[in-house]
Amino acid sequence: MATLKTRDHIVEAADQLFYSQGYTHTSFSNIASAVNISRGNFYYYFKTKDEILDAVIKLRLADTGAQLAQWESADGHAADRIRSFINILIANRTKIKQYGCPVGTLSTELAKLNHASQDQANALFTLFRAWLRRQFTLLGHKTDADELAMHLLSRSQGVATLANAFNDEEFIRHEVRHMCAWLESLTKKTPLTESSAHHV
Amino acid sequence: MATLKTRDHIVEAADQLFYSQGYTHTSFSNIASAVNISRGNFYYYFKTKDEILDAVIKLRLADTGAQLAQWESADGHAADRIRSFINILIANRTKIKQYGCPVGTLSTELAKLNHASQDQANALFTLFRAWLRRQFTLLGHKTDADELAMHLLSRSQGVATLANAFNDEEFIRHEVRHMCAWLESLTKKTPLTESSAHHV
DNA sequence: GTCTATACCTGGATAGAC
DNA sequence: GTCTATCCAGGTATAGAC
Repeated sequence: MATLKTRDHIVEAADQLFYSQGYTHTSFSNIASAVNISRGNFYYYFKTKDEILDAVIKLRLADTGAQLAQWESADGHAADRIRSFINILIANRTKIKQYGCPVGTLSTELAKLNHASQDQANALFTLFRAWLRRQFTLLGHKTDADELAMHLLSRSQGVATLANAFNDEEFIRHEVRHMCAWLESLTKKTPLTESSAHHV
Repeated sequence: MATLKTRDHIVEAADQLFYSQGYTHTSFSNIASAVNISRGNFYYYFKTKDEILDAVIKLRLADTGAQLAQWESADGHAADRIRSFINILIANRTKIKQYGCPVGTLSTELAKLNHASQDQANALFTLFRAWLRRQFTLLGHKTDADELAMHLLSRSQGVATLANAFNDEEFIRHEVRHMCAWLESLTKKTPLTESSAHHV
């Protein structure tokens, strides 16, 4: 449908602009001109800027959820899935160097604005956290799965922030190797037989 | 001097507001009313908003530099100084939970704005980086001192970001213990394995 | 559904009285 | 050094023609 198409274009353009310029700094004019529609037409789809933000976050939640579900349904060891997570830093290195992590920077910005959609944006973090927690549980870490999930999430956030500040790709690669070695050390402590025993 | 006093008050108020609300979201009116002066008077001291940002960054650079110099001139081993750095997360936990890290969030915001003062803001990171590098060198890590400095800086950035998103103080404390253990493993001359150093 | 026109406000910035 | 008054640009948001 043509209706859905324009709306989707708006959300997609807003998504990119919120990431590259930040939510506050992005104006309706910016989005409108990116989609090649007039500002007036804009309000046919969204009545306020907050509504667009809401739609953008919902889109990101859906996309992220789909990606994680795909990794989870694929064959392979939990450690491989965690490695897929770590490698996001490599796959998205160019944009991360320019704009940081889309999840972290939005969360940080909305926190300072004390924005109503703050919690919804943080649900993106929760999505990753719960997914990682499941993978670590599968690795046999029953009691500390959440701590490990938060630790890895935290590491990747720090890498994104500094890679952005210093525009340093080699730093990303170095830290990714570091994180993979850390993951390796975790799996060595819990051999396959043991983690299989913990498997539900 | 009365002149310096008002100017200093402006910079101080701007410093706090830029931290708690972000640079973009903070208006002249916000700062003026915080200092209890009129907006007009404002321009006697600063001609543009960029000039205020510049002054704020200079203030932060001076304050941070003084703090690091003090730690460096004090008696004690390099490891103790690095622990002082790590413990910033504990000391500032309340504000970090609310607003994140002042260095990281400003750097992130200015990157998205593509602001002219970006590099100057990142000099704050460089200040910490160089200081940490010196401490790690003193610990005997001649070749990888910079990697270790970046690693620790990165870890603390990640902790600040997630502590802010989840408003989680226990997470800060847990990760601080984690970092101290990691530091401890570095100071040992022959750690059991490389990977064990990265795990609690 | 899409446009133009426009109202309204806030923010940055200036002029000039005191 | 501090104020009030004011200008202008840009942003959000609405009304209504097509």
